[in-house]
Order: sequence, then structure tokens, then C-alpha cells
Amino acid sequence: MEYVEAVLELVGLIPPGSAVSYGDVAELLGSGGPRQVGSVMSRHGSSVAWWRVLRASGAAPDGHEADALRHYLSEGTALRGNPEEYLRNGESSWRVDLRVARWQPSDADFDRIEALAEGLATASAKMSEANDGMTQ
DNA sequence: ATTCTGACTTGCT
DNA sequence: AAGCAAGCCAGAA
Repeated sequence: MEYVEAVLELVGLIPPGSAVSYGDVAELLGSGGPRQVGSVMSRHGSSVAWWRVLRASGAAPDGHEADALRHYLSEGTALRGNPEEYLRNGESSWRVDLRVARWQPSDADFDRIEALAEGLATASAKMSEANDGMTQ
């Protein structure tokens, strides 16, 4: 449960108009990988601003392109391609311009993130410690 | 222990 | 730009 909470809280720190990739989240947390983060978002993302976490390519999560786009437009998130035409006939493609929209955590954010990462680290340390005890 | 499965990434055509 | 193969990480069966 720890990992899930850490991911959700981290996502909660991302301000409107910016975004990060699944891989970024894993890296900031110093634990797991893009797939783990994706898994968490898939199951618990509905309670947070899930559209602010997307693929490294800037493409919105599979099957949620339309919903995500609405948020990007209302938040003024930097986009590339033709979202307008996509809305009109669904034929054009678009991406979030991560080069511009990528979240730059503030010092305070980094402190919070560090705390989350630390929590995960000690949690996993306790687990392996417990396992060691089991095998002794 | 092994195999399968993902809201993933990267590198190569 | 679009498709494909491999690599990767954990949880579930």
C-alpha cells in the first residue's frame, strides 16, 4: 500500500498546466519503474489528477486521450500537433509538449518527495530485514 | 520456482 | 511518423 500512497501524493504535488512521465515519477520516488507507476495510476488514478502523468512520448494514457485532452485545454498545458482537428474529426494526432510542460518541482516539493522516497526505502529495508530473519 | 501481464521505455527499422 | 523487439519491475496465478 505504501507505494501506491507515495505515487498518489506525488501526483498531487503536480500543478495544473504541467506534467511528468510515468518514468519520471518512478525516478523521483527512487523506486519501481514506469510500469509500476502505470499500474498504480490504472487502479487508483481516478482519485487524483491522472492526466498530469503520461507517457514519455507525451501521449496521454491509452483509452483516455479525449478526457485528458479536455483537461490539457482547460489547464493551458503546452501541446504539439493538432488537438483542435482531433476534437473535430478525431483524425489528427497531438502530444503534450513535455519539453515545455514538464514539471519542475520547487525546493519544498523536493523536500516532500525526498520524504516519500525515504519512507519507501525504510519500508522495503524492513521487509528484507524481516525476510532475513525468516531464513536464519 | 515459473510464467504471465501491464495507463511503460528505448533503440532500431 | 509508425511499428516492432527487448528490457524492465512487481504483483498475481
